Amino acid sequence: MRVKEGNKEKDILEAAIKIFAKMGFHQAKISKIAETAGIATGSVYLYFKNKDAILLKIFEQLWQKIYLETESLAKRSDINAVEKFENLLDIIFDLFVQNPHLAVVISSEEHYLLRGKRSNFNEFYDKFLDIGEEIINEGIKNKLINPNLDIKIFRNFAFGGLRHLLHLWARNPNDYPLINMRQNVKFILKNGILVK
Amino acid sequence: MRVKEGNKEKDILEAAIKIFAKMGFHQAKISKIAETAGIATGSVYLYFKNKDAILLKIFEQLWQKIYLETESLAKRSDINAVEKFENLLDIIFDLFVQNPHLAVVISSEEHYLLRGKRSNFNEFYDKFLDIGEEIINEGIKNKLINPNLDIKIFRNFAFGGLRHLLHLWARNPNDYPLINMRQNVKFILKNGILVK
DNA sequence: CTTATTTTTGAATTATTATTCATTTATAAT
DNA sequence: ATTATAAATGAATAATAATTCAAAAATAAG
Repeated sequence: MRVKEGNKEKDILEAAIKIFAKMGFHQAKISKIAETAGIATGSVYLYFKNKDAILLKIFEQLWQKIYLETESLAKRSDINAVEKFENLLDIIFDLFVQNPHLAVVISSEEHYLLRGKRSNFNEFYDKFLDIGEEIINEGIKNKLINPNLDIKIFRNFAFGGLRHLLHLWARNPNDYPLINMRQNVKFILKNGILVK
Repeated sequence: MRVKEGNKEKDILEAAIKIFAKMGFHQAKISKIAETAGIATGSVYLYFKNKDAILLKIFEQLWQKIYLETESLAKRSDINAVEKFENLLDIIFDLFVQNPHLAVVISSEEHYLLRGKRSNFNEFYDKFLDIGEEIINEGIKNKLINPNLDIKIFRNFAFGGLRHLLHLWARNPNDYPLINMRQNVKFILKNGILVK
């Protein structure tokens, strides 16, 4: 009997990230993704139920990766909560930097996945947010971070801002040097913009 | 001859904001927008060239409004740059608060409008960003704001974060009280999260 | 080598909806 | 009233692209 060769699911996901980033999810054609992945159009449906499932899988994989990294970060006892928070930002920066197309897809298509749903779209995303919250709480307990902060608001504000920056960078890398972005985001979130 | 009665363009735009917010731009049907606006499907095309043009107009109107308000804000001499910056945040909050559907549309569909374009999608958006920059620069000149800030990065970070929060609020008003959002965003941007 | 089984193909099908346009309706002018 | 003109209608058209599926290709087992 015939046997599967190569990793077509991976090929499809990589092709999809590229095409979704270039065209946007709704303009992206399955036939184009298949072509990019080097397989026939119909073969896509051997690996994914439909177009939505491809997008969902892209998000799932990314958030799983981010979650696993932040999980071990949160457990460390050699650095304090503020350093953990900075590391957390770096994890996100690094993952997107490795794949600018992914940065575009994640920041452009999240709204589509969330639409009509009350909850979030995958468990790892939620778990990641929880760990962020945990780190902030640790900082508050240790008197490093301001206790009056609404953590839910803070984490969403920070994440929204970060995502927007990464999207701009992915579209126009020269206009928004990453090094500056990292520095500025950390500085703003830690110290604010006012002169002391 | 027959004469136009009412303001159908306005009716269409209001209906479109509602339907785009509920369904997302790509899932929204022109026939549904027409129905909501109380006119026939074909009549939409007497007022707009196509579906994209409706979305573009929604953005244009909002940014024009925001731009006009911030423009007069920037000129004021009775308040300092930091107070102007806080007012600027309030302007954005207020406009979206008046129309939660609009908050969803703006934050969900901007990526679609920007896709494939190097420049932004309308002049008022650019002008608004320039005014924000101007206010920050005024604050730096007057030694109120940290001069090491990359203004372009700051303004995009702040705006991205704000937009994400407003989107969350528009989808689930009870989970994210606006009062807290206003306070927290201003505090974080001004002072950061570290205990001094 | 032949067969059985699984994978892969890509053209055909199907569904969806944006847009058009021939027709109808309303009103201003005469 | 009648007419001329512009506004409005909504069913028909046309285009697009996701998904299906009958046929073909590949390989493991015997």
